Amino acid sequence: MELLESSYPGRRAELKRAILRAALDCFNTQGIEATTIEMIRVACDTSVGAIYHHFGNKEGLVAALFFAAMQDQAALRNDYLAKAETTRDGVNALVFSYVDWVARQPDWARYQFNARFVVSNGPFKDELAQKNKIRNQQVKEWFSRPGVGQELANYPAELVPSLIIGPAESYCRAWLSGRVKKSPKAYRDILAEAAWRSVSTM
Amino acid sequence: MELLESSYPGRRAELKRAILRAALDCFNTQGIEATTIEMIRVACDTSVGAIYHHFGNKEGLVAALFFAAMQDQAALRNDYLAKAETTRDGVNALVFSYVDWVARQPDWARYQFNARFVVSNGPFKDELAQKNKIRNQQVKEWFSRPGVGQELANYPAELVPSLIIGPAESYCRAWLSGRVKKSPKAYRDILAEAAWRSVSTM
DNA sequence: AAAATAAACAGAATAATGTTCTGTAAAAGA
DNA sequence: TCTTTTACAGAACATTATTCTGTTTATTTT
Repeated sequence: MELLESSYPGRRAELKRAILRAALDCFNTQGIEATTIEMIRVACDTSVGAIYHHFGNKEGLVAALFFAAMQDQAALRNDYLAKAETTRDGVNALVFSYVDWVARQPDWARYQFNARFVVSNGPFKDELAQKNKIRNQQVKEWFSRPGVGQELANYPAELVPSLIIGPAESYCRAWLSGRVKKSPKAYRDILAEAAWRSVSTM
Repeated sequence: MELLESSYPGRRAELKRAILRAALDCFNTQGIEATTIEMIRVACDTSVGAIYHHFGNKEGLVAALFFAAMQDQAALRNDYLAKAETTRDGVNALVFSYVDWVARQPDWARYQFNARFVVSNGPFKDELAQKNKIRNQQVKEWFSRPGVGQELANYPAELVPSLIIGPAESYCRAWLSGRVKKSPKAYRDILAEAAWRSVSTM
C-alpha cells in the first residue's frame, strides 16, 4: 500500500496524489525553492488551476507532503510500540521504527528533513506544533503505562528523546545526503544499543 | 569580536557585513524563501545593485552566511581540540564545542540548521562538500595522532560521528525551535557522558 | 429523471519578486 | 594627475507565484 493512499484515499483523489508525487520528486531533485509550479504542472500533466484548487499555494503543497510523511512514520512507530513490552523494548521500537522507516521511504525521509524548517516557519507552523505535541504525548504515555519500568526517570524528560533518537537521526541524515554508504539498517542494533546505554544507567 | 569580522574584516567590508546581518535576521524570522531581496535592502538601507554586486544572487547570500557560521564553529572546535589530550578529552571537545557554540550563537546556529539543505542542493554544494571533507579529515587526524588511544576503532568509522554529536545536535535543534526550555549548556555533561558511553565500550 | 448545486479542472491575466543593465561616484594604483 | 578598478544606485527586465474567469464533471435535491 502506497504512502499517499493512506492520507488521500479513493478514486476521487487520484489527481491530488499525482500532484503530490510530482511535487515530491521535483522538491527532492531540484530543491524546494528551485522548483516552480510550472515544473510540477508539467510532471503530472495538469493545470496550475488544478494545483491551486487542491492545495491553495506552494506552501500548502509543501505542508501536505510533510504531514503525509509524518503520518506514515507515526503509523510504523505505533506498530512497533504496540508489540513492545519492557522499557528496553520501547527504546528499541523508537530506534528501529525510525531507522526502518527511513530505509523504506528514503525519498520521503529526505524530504521530511529538508522541509521541516519551511513548514515550521510557514503558515502551517501551528498545525505542525500541534501534531508534534500529540506525538510526544503518545510516546510519553506509552513509557508511563503500567508494566513499563521507570528506567528513563533518571534523566530530564526533555532530554531523553534526543538521547534515544539523536544518533539514529544523525546517521540517517548522513546516509540520505550520501556522506556515508551503508544503510542505517546495517547499524540498527548498534544505534539501539547506544540509545539504551545512554538512558538506562546514571 | 564579532563573527562576521573574521570572515569579512576591515572597513571596506562594512556594507557587506551589514547586508549579511540584515539577511540573517530576515531569514531567521521570516524564513529563507519568504524573505525578499527588497526586505533585506530596506533592513540595511542600501540598493539591490549593491547586494547583487557583493553576493551575486540570493543563493550567494545564503551560502555566504552559511560558510561564515561554519568557519566560526570550526574555530571553536579547533580551540577545544587543541587543549585536549586523551580520547575522552577529544570526545568532550567535540560535544562541548558544539553545545557551547550553539548556546553562544543561537541565531547563527538556527540559521545553519535551516540553510544546510538549501546550500547542499544549490550551486555551492561542491564547495560545501569540500569544506565538510576537510573538517572530517581534521577531526580524523586528531583522533589518530600519537598519544591518543584507539578506543573508537571498535566502531564503524562512518557511524562514530553520529554516535558522538547526534544527541547534542538533536537537543540543540529542539532548543532552537523552542520545543524544550533549558539551554543545552545545562546538559553538556550528560550529553558528553552519553557520547562517551556510546563509543567507548563494545 | 431533471434541475440545482457544488466540486474539479483549464488557461489566460495579474502581481510579486528575483535578476540584469546602465550609469555614477568613490577608491586604488600608476 | 590620470587611469583603472571597485562600489554603489536605481530603473528596466524576466521569471514565477497567484488570482480570476469560464467550463466541465460530479453530486445532491426535488
